[in-house]
Amino acid sequence: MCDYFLPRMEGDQAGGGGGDLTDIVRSGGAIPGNAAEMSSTAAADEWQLQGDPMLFPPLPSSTTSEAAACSAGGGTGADVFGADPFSGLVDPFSTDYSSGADFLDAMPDAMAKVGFDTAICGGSGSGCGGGGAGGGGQLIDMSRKQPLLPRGVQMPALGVLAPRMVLPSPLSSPREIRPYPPLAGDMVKLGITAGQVAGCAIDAAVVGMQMSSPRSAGGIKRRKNQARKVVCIPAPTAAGGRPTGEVVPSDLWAWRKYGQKPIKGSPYPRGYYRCSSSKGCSARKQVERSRTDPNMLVITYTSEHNHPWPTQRNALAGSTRNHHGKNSGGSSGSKSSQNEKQQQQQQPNNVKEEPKDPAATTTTTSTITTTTTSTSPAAVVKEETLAAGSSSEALGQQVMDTTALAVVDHNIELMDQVFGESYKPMIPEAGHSDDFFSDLAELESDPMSLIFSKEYMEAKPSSGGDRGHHQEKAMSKDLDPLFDMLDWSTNSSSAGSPFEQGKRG
DNA sequence: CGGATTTGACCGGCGC
DNA sequence: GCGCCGGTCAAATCCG
Repeated sequence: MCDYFLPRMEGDQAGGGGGDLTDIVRSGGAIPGNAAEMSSTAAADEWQLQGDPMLFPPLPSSTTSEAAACSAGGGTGADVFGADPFSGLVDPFSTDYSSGADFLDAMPDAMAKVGFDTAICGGSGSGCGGGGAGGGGQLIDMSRKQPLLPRGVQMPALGVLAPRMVLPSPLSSPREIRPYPPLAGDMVKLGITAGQVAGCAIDAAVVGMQMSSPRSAGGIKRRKNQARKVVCIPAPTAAGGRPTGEVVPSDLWAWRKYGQKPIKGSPYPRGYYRCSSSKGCSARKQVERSRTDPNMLVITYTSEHNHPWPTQRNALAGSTRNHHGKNSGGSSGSKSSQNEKQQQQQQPNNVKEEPKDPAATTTTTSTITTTTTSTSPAAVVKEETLAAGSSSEALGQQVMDTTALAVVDHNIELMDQVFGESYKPMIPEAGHSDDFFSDLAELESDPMSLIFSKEYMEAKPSSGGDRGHHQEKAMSKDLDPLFDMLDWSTNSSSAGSPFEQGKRG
């Protein structure tokens, strides 16, 4: 679930946002908070925008009937989140945050328009917990208003959320809800302190502070006030599964690892990545496992991309390696890591690192080939993608690993518990395939169309009469493609993501 | 061959 | 001034 996303801008790029704190983003908790929390949160009625206008400018109005989208984000999305906490999360730095508009524009619906800021959710169980609960400062009082969402949809994600969250104004529309809604917010403004926010936040803050050392070499110079964002996400890999904590969720950008260093005080090394989508791009990110919560990954984005969002094809650039099944271990220099790699191989259940499946990213949005018969949304997604994949001849690449599936299932169970009834995954209706495929084609031709799925969704009104149907269709149609495109477990085009390392190993 | 990963070395900031 | 530490570079190597 979209737990929380608390980005914050620093200095320069932050523009007005300013401040020296690190943005902290927390997304996707794989595990929804407890039922109690959820219910309390769910009580809310509607979202209220109280965020920083700079950072969260009003979004284009949207229809409110598009519960489907919402459900996708909250319902299926939630499940999917569990499987892939980061699939919908895009590089927070993808654009210049100084401009809220730009920010939103650049952010795929999956993360941008949704709940920015929202906040604070209890992610994967441990670390995220009650973020705002104790927060001294406050921006938004969630208790006052909460989104009116379809049951079983968004609220679960918010369940663990702190009582306060910031949302972009027009987000009131459920349709705006997407998987992995980024919860943008200024930690400071939110009054969230490291102690108040779970481990991830703490780590994030630490990370942010550690960024103070600039280096002129390579033309990359960082300043204390340089904009950077910290994203905390549940680590796809089981705790302890991979000490190196390299399981990094993918985003739309292609990242190339250029270094890794052990961090003092943390048993987990930090990986350094730079954007490989475009030469000259100064965007970088650091990935490390939360020292306080090994289940969480702390991803720090530094600098911004100086180029447009990579298309699927572009994203593929530089990511030619296939992590499937091969021990590609990197260079000979990876002697010491050889064991790790082997371990990974020996642990099929381990979530693979960000997949960079070329085929998946270039030719089609679908790479999920797992033949799961599960009824989980994830499974549904898979099936759809499969169908799509076969239609595009791109099936084949492996993908959702058992761990992810397990997580999904787990989430479903949680949903059931929360809602007291069996959570029903959205299943595409017969005859939906046509539209779906056409959508896929659309996606392929213009990935952005999906990213900014608002129009996309509107253009594809559900034929279903009842709300439920509507939701289902919307989910299957709108979400799946998105997932295909973003889901690390399937085909994240963002090649280059560190996740791959695990695979290789 | 182009691009990615690994890893030791180097550089620069910061604290003592 | 020195050492620690984080961040980056670049050679070696691997992969498709």
